[in-house]
Amino acid sequence: MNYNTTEINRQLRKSGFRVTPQRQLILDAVYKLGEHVTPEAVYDYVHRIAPTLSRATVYRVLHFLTEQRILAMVYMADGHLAYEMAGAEPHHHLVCRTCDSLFELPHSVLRSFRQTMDTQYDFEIDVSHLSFFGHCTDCRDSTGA
Amino acid sequence: MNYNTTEINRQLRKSGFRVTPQRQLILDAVYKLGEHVTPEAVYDYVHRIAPTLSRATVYRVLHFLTEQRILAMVYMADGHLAYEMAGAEPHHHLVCRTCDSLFELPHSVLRSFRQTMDTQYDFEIDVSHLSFFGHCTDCRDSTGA
DNA sequence: TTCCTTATTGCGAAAATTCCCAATAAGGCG
DNA sequence: CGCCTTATTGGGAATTTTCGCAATAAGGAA
Repeated sequence: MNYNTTEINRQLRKSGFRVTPQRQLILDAVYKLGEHVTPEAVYDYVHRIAPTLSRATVYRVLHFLTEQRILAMVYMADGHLAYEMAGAEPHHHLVCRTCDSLFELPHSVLRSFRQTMDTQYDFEIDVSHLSFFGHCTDCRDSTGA
Repeated sequence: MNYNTTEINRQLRKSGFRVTPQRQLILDAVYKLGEHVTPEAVYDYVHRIAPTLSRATVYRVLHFLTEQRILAMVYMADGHLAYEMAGAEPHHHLVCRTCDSLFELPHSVLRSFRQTMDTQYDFEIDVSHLSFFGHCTDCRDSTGA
């Protein structure tokens, strides 16, 4: 997966937003760092290149890029938030509340569900990434033990 | 909706956990405060009754009771977490990333999806509460404008 | 290229959440 | 009822995330 800087920039400007070096650098950091990128990891990355870039900006820009559907938010097992490029092949998580395991869920499983939301509720579910919490094979029975 | 203190206590002890006044008070607070109860609201409530009960305990207990499936976690539109009794009639949220609106989603919509996860992945999705992020009717088209 | 408007940033303070660890107190057992 | 083990708590410090506002700088227009 790669990303089209020019197109993204054009899109942002068209919506009245500005393309700043900070935004570009932060987006680049998420891209380079791969999946499940934490704000702190982004900060470390960009801080090396732009020492004055503040933590507040990292948080703000990650949130902003998520709103613009350029990034996707990922709820991690430890309850923290992470981010990744939204354009990547969608994959979802089953997170076990008991053992904190993370299972990947193929996107195909979500298709029909999303379709229903779309047609019946006119709500476009953001399927860049979803996390479902629950209990995995090993833990689902051991609760009442 | 009411809750069965005796049964909950029995269940906890059976699993080797302890029933403390703090846990009971916090559970009671969530029950009394209703839906979408924030940690801070819980703290305010319990602090009046038990001034030494610490914030750390509030957070720990809320997390703990969620693990025990006595409470359910709710992702609010502003990104914060809230809690509510897990035994209540399940309802879910569609949260618009653009305008932060919250739409209620009847539980019935989730039935077949949950079934699929259960049979095909042997994963028991916690359906006490789910939040889906995306874009509502009013906002879904206005993105590229 | 310069000017103007106003979206963004930086910084420091505030708020929210988690951590650490010694002190406390459930509750099982005799 | 009292003892013991160890799950929990309290409190403060550490960490994470958000906020407020003055200073900065995109980028459209002249």
